[in-house]
Amino acid sequence: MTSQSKFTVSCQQCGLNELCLPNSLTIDEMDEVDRVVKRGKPLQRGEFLYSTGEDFSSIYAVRSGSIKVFTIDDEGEEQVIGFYLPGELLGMDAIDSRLHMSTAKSMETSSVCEIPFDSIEDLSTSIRNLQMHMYKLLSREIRIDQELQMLLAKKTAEERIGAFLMNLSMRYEQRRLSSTRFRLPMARSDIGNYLGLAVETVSRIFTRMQTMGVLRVEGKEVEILDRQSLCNIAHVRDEEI
Amino acid sequence: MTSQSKFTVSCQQCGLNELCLPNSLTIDEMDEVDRVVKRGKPLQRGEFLYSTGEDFSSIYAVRSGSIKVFTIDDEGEEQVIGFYLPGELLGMDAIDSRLHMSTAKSMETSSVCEIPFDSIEDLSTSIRNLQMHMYKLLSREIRIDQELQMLLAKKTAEERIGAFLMNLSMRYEQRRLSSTRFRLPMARSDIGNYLGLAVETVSRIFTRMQTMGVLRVEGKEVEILDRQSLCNIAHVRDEEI
DNA sequence: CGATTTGTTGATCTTACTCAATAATCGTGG
DNA sequence: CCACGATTATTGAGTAAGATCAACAAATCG
Repeated sequence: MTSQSKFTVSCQQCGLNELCLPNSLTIDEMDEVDRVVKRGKPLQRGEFLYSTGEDFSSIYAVRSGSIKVFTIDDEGEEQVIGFYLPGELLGMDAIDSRLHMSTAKSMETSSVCEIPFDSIEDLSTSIRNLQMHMYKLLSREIRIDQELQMLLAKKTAEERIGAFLMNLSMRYEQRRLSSTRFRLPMARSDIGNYLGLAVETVSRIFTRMQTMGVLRVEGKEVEILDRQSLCNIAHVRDEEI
Repeated sequence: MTSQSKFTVSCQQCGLNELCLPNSLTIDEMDEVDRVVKRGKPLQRGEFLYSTGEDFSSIYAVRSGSIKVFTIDDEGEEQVIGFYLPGELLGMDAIDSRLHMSTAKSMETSSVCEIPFDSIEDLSTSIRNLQMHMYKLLSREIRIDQELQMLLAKKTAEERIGAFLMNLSMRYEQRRLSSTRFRLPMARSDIGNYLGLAVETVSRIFTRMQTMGVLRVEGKEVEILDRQSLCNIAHVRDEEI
């Protein structure tokens, strides 16, 4: 097996797209990274990847399925922090405290790779590209969070849902999946929770967008019929992240 | 001058508390970091540290004063992302794209240290503690942003202002300044913008909290009279962060 | 197949926004 | 140092966006 084919295995089967972005690492470097990655057993819907309070030891890459990350507030309510799709990395918020301050729960049958953080630390000392890559990944996470902040601080319910759908669409496109027809792996209540809206509002806006001919919604299946209108509603330029 | 005294200079005069957290770096390592830090000239109120679209080359540590970071949305409106106080680091959100996607503006006469990111990259290859420390700093920034997300998604106006004041109070305390009496360096409109509230709402809630005997507000000066009540309003345990 | 969860729709209510007027503060130049 | 205009903050009245409550429909699951 050549390095090239190993790389292919690494990126495609293990969802390491995120760790193996173009021009970041050489084939041999990726090979080294690949050796420390543990392929985990599949998670069933509702199973936990990690929970609040647990020791942090690894970050995770979603290989298939989807993961919801949330905290529990003082009233015992879930507070959704994010949704993670195949190829995306989670768990990086626990590096600082070495404790998970959030819970990661599988929203469907999912499979996840575990990447021990100690190994990343070791490797990123010797592989300078990996160190730079980790800095970039963490920095990007910060920017993504900041964008959500702005969404929550200033946007109307319609703009939030529009931006949320556009964001999902672009993420699926990056994964070489359809950007116009996809399944929402999360419940309406999770969307509302994440966007700071009541479930009923989410439902109403889906219906309204359907009436306007922008969307077709059928349960968890969504089809974007008029991408341009959706961009306008979301106040997002089509090319953005 | 001994290493010890140099360390003192570095941390106290240059606001490098953040880069020099206890147990992170040895004296000699801090010394090495210290050598790449550029002490910048003071910024006047309203001056810019960096602007949207500029090339990213450094991160910055606030030595004195305070810096507001914001983006400009499609309607040309400011969107405040954060406020940075002495000892805090900013600019880390640009590592990924190598372009500043936000603007940093001084809210008063401030002084700031510049830390070239290339130097950090170089040093963090040789100083493993620094690499770990950078990972922690970036990770912490992610958690701070996530906390704000939750604030914006679920909390009432009163809870937001309460949490904002408690947060400032704790940050001043960490800087060995009074946690009960301090100056708000930002305008009411900036607070509202940051917390997703109208200026008028901020004003009204300050007045209400004053009437309740929780605060004393006099222009930009704030005194927390009843810390426990403020915690209750904010739904924050006193020890957090 | 019935039970439970999840989603939709309608009616009403509340919070915080908008608009408007006034007051206080700041900065500048005489 | 004070007077001026400009910016910033406060307060009030009316409004609107979205929350809540409630009833029902659809999907999911054992």
